[in-house]
Amino acid sequence: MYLMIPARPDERPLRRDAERNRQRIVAAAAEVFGERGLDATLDDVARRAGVGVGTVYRRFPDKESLVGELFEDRINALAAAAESACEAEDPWLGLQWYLEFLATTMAGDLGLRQMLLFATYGTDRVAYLRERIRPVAARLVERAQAAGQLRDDVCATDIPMLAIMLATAAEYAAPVQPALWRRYLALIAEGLRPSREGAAPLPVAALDPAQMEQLMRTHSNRARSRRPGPS
Amino acid sequence: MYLMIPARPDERPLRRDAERNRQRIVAAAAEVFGERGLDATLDDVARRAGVGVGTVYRRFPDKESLVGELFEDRINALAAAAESACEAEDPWLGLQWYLEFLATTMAGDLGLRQMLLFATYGTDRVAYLRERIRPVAARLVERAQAAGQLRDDVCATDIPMLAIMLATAAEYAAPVQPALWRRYLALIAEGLRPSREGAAPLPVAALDPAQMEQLMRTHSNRARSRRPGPS
DNA sequence: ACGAAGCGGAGACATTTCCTCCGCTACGGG
DNA sequence: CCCGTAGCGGAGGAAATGTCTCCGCTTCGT
Repeated sequence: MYLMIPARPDERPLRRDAERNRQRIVAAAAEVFGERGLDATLDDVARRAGVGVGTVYRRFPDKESLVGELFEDRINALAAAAESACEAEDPWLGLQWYLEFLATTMAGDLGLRQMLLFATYGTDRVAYLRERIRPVAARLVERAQAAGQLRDDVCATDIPMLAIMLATAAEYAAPVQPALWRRYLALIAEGLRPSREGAAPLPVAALDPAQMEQLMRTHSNRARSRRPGPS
Repeated sequence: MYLMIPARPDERPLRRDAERNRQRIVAAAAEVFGERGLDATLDDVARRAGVGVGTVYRRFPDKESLVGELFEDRINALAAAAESACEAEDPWLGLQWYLEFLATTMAGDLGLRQMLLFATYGTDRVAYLRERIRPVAARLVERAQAAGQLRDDVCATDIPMLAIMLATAAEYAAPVQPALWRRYLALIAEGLRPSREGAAPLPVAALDPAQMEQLMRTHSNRARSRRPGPS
């Protein structure tokens, strides 16, 4: 039985301080890429980890490999979620749960979202994920339809598309109301039913106009500060 | 009555060839910013216009002023749309039409979308727009609710939020199926009703798995080609 | 206590973007 | 038709940003 295996199978273990730094780097990378997306610099990661750039580059030959290692388990978690949703007793609840899981995961991590959508890094890992999920998602949808709990004209590819939309709302609203996307998940879920009477109240209040404005200012500033400029 | 006024009130008119170039530039800018967003270079605009960069910079002192002039009318159109939607006979149709207009406008133009969401350029113009639209949108929602055609817990700020989500879907799916977002507009619209029985079939087919994959490859390439790189 | 492993971060190198400058072109009033 | 001048093109200056290397110093652990 092995305890606390450092994530470097079959290699001479690192010196203790080095291993500690390595973990700090991974943790910092998770934070930085999660908040600012994959565009963040390894210099940023190093700064957050309280470590020099050199240290980062010594441990991870390049950005790609850090990002790869970082998202490996999160990607596997997505596949596992689909599979387990497929075994829910109530097919509709399973589907709803899966959509929620997908959106939650993406909503909380800008880096992961970029990885899944734009695949600038770790393309093959993502391709594998897609391949693994496809049949499961299809079954998830079919089961819900067979039970008469989901519109017949919904298709498996709609699920990721809806997740993307929700994740966007999450990203945009994050600075002001990180849970707002759940409101729209509820709304969409009701649209997915074959029919319904009345409506469960929406969770999470809508933004008020002041929040909406603040949101815009926030984004405007973020964009401006990142914009290249002369003089 | 004035015909074909060049867009430069109270200034000596341009030489004929210069005016022609000016228009080419504006047209090219509309295309380029629409397709690739506000990050596109003025060099790109010049190339598309078949003109040297110098010419662009002589006519528009900097990027900001070109972008500003370019989106002025489109922004006014948005405000006008809200106002006219408010006068629809059927409040629900008015609301639906407005949401569709908003999404269509944003979906078709990445530059406009970035302008509205991130306000890197033309901030004041957008702020004015928001101010002008706010009360109208509120009335639009209230009317639909009063007529019992819209859930009571929907709020005016939900409208732009939903438009953002739809625009994202549009952007992402654009290379493969530019109209896909209408499918999700329909879905969301049904979620907005207080209740319903049965469901009108969704317009526009869902993506099939092959298209989904192609989509991802496209984005992956786009991202990669824009990524900075060493050696 | 000493050899090796590890560290930090300045900076080389590459890229991208904005915008200027100046020698040449071609429009159009007389 | 001609020539003064408005206008043109696009190489390239200047600045920002990003990736990754290198080497003198520090710290570990045997």
